[in-house]
Amino acid sequence: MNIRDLKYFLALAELEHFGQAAEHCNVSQPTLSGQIKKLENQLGIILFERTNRRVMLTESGRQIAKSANKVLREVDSIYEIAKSSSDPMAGKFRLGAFPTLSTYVFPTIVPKVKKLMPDLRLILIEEKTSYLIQKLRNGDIDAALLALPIHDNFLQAQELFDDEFYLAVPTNHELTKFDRIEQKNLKKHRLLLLEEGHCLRDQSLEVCRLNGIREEQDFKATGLETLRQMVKAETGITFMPKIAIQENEIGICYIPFKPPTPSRKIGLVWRKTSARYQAIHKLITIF
Amino acid sequence: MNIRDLKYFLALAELEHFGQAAEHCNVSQPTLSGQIKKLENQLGIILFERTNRRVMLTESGRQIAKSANKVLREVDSIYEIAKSSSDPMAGKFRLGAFPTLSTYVFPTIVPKVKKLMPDLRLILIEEKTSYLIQKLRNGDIDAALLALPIHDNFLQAQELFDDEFYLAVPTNHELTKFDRIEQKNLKKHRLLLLEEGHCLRDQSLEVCRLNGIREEQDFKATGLETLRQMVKAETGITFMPKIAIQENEIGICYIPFKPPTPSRKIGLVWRKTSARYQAIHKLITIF
DNA sequence: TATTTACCATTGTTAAGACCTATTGAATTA
DNA sequence: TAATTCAATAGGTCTTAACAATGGTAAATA
Repeated sequence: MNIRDLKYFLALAELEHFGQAAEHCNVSQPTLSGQIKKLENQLGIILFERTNRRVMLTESGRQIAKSANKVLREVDSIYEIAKSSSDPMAGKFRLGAFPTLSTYVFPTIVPKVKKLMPDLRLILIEEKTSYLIQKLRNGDIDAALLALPIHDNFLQAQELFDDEFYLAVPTNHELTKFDRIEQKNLKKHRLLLLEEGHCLRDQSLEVCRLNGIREEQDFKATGLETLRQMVKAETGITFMPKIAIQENEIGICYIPFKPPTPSRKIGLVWRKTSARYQAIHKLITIF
Repeated sequence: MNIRDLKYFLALAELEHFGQAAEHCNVSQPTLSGQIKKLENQLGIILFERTNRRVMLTESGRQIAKSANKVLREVDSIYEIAKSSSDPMAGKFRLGAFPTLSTYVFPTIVPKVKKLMPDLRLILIEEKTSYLIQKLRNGDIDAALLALPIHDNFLQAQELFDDEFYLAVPTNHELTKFDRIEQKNLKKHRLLLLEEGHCLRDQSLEVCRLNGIREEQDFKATGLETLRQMVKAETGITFMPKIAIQENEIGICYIPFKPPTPSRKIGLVWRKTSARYQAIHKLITIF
C-alpha cells in the first residue's frame, strides 16, 4: 500500500469518476485505474462497483475510506510538524548550566534570547557539570554552559568569556589593605570552599594546589550564596567569581588579583552532531 | 513520503541502530540509510542525530514518531477492515422487499439466513417497488425481492418462486360453492384492491384486464391486512397471494383458481456489477 | 440500424527509485 | 598498530508508476 494510492482511492470515492479523479490527482486515467486495481488486489476486496455509466463505493470501500482519510490527515500533520519545526530558531531548546553559574547567568540571558529568537521556548536545567555532560550525551539537553576545557569526543565547545576570581574577605580583614593581591600571598590563609561535586570547588582547588594554599577542612558550603554569607559572618575567606559579585554589598570586600589572574573559562557546549547548531550559534552571539 | 518509509523511520527510532533497524525491516543497511535520508530531505528537517557510536531522535523526530505511529495503526486498520470484509458472507447486507411480500417473507428468511451465513448482518428494507429499484441502482441496498419481470439493464434477477393468487371471499359468499374457480366467472364481481403504487395492485389489475373484471372504485386499501379485514367484514372480495394466507382463519375463505392460475413471480434482484454476488447466490439457495 | 459518445480496461514503453553487494571512512577498542 | 564497528557512498539490477495509444462495451443520438 501507498499513501499516494490512498489519495487516488479517496479522489475516486469522492468523484465517482475515473477520468475526473485522475485529473484531480494529476495523473492519467489508466494510471489511476491501475493503481485502484492494485489496491483492490492487495486488500483482497472490491472497493468500487464499476459500470461504464457509474462508479460507486462498496460497503467495504466506504469503511476503508474513513480510515484512509484519517491516514492522510495524520500524514498532513507530519508535514505540518516538519514545517513548523524546520525553523531552527523555533521549538524547545534545553539549556543547562551548573549551579554556581546558572543563578547569575540565566536571569540575564533569558530576555536576550527572547528578543533574538522569539519562537524559541527556552527550557533551563540547573545541574552539576557531570550530570550536564551526561544529559548532553544522551540528547536530554541541547547545550550547556560549562567551565572549559571539556574533553569529550562527542561534544564541541565554544569559549564565551573568562570569569575572573576575586578574593572575598570580610571588610575588617587584614587583606583589605591590598588593592590587588598576589596568589602567593595567600599561603598562610585557609579557604572556605564548596562541597564535592561543584566545579567551582575543583577550579578553586586547582588554584590552591599551584600556590600551596590550603582549604578549611571543617566546613564545606552547599552553595555560593552560603559561602558569601560565611565570609560576611567573618568565618573565613574564599574565591568569588566575578559574575557572582553584586555592587554595593555590605560586610564583604572583593579584592582583584594581580596577574596571572585566576579564573574559570565559561563556554557553551553541545553535541558535535546536534541538529540545533543554528540556534546554538545564535545563542553564542548573545555573550 | 511512503508508508514503508514510516516503518523504517519507526524501526530506527525504536532501535537507534541502522543495522538492527534494517534487519528488523528485512532490508539492507544502506537501503534503510538511504530511505531515512530521503525522508529527512522531503520533510526538510533532521530526524536523527548520528555518530558511528549512537543514533538518536531529534525533538522534531520524537514528535513525528507519534504521528507516524498513528498512521501505521490506521493503515493496519485498513487491512483489518479488508480482511474482515473479505469474507463475502460477512458484513452488512441490505435486502429490500415490497410491503405485500416483506411482511410474510422476512420472518421466514431471517432465521434461515442466520443459520446459513451467521456473520451476515441482514438489514431489511420495506419499500414500494419503484423505490427499491431506485435504491438498488444507487447502491443503497444490495438486493431486493421483487415481482418479476424487471426491465432494467443495470439489474439482474433470479426467479425464486411463483406466488399464486387465491380469491378471498367472505364465508357466506355465493362463490364459496366452488372448490376451484375460473377467472372468467368473476366478470360480474367487483374487486377490492390496494391503493396506487403497490405492485400487487398492478398485478391484480392485469388479471382483471385480461378477464374483464372490474375494480371497486369507491375503496382503495393501504395494506393487505386491511384488505383481508374488509373481506371478513363482507365489504367485498379480493385477490390474496398464497404467501399471505394463514390457515384456520375465520370469516374468510380462499378459493384456488382453475388453471391458468393467476400469480406473481417473485425473484431476487441485484445490480449486475454487485460485489456481493457470493452472498446473493447463497441467499437464492434459501428459497 | 448505424454512428457517435462516454468511459473504464489493457498494452507497451520509459523513467524513477528501491534494492542489493561491495567499499569507504571515521571512531573505538584490543 | 591492527582489528572492529557502524553509517555513508558507489555502482548496478530490478520493480513499478507513469504515459500514450488502443480496445471494448454500453448508452445516446441520428
